[in-house]
Amino acid sequence: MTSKSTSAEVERQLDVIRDGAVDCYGEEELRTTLAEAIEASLPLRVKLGMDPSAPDLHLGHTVVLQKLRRFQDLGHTPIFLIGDFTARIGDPSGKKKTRPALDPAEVAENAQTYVEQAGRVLDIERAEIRFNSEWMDRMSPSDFVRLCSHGTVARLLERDDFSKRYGAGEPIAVHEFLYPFVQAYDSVALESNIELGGTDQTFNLLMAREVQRDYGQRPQAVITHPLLVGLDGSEKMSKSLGNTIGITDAPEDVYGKLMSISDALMLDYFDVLKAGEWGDLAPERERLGAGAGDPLAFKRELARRVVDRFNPGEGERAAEHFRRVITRKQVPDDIPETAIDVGETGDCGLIDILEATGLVASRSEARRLVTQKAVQLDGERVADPLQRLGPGAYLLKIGKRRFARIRLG
RNA sequence: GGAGAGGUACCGAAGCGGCCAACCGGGGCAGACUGUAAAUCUGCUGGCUUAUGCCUACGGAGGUUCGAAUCCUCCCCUCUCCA
Repeated sequence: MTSKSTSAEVERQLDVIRDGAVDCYGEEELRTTLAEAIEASLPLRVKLGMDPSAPDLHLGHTVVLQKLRRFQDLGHTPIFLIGDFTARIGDPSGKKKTRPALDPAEVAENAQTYVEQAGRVLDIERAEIRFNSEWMDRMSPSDFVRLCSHGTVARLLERDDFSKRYGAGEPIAVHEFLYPFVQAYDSVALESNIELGGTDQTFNLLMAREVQRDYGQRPQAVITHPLLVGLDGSEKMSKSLGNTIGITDAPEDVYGKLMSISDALMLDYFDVLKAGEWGDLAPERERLGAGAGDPLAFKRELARRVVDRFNPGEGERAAEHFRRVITRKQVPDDIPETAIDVGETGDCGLIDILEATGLVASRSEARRLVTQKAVQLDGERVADPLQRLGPGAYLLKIGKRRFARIRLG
């Protein structure tokens, strides 16, 4: 490749790399690295690390995963790093309190599902899957202490999350201080050229640059991405806050959850999730931003596309399900049936039935729901928790979206 | 090592011998409204064979008392100041 076409290619790739990013640190070096890689036809090593601290990946994780995918499509090597070692430490980033350390069995289980779920975004066959226990479990205490000499306590305390906690008199365990060093060393071990992460990871990601330099490597470029706000519209999307859309959530649930977000949040989701796609919706997004346009139609389209992205071909079905069950309040067709034996009394109490469906957490909750008129039996609201039902087939509806068919016999 | 403050339900936070299954706020669930929007309003929010009943619960273990989240003892954990 001539140097002219090389530099054109560098710029083309940089456009993709910067798209949707908040910051790109080390961009000038990256230009050089990219040019060299293109000239030599060698892929860059692009690292994305995730700690398997919860069993499911959610929409927030897909922002950076999607970016990693784009690197893959540019011909670079995506490295999906599973922080099984770091999960046992607990990343303090953005945390108001110490994360519990997970036990190894849990971590291993989560790691397994991470790979499967990441496969919905990445071409996992052509990705490098690594675990940081590979090198961390083998690191000797003296090497580890040496690693930690590359940073200072003052630097660590500058971090927003640490300084806040420290200032507020909240505990910071020493092992939390160690976390950034481990994550930084991962980059050394992987010889990464670029690392992706959320903006909350900025400190850790930049720390890797310094440590790589100390270990004689060219520092990785760091590309940070916006955090996806959770369904509540205020906190970041996080499993522990219960405001997530999981990658493996049922298509109907994904669609429904997206339909219930506020209009403002919808625009934010579009911007953060579009990932270089969905350009055809840009004009309408502009109109909505200016207070015009049709928010409902846009939200339907957004919901459909998000479903399709992780469940190819399911978007329209989820949309239809939503129209039927929620908009028209009709009965879905795939309702689980519960068969109950009435026994000697020849009938069955309503609470027992609710309990048998597994749709309520406890009998007390079932009673509360009935009392609050949340339960419908064959389309009629019932209000008496002591009601009993004789043999027959019934349709039970709790709230807006919990259904069960009952067969009493 | 010394001195002080503190550990309450999913989270934050009151209570400081009986009226405490525990005020209040957030979250969650349900109802009204609606675009299942959002916002707003209302109710509920430990479990149990629904019972003015029982069981479990206020860091842990004991104790005092007719009766403890509330008092005492020991232990564990956190924060602050001093060394």
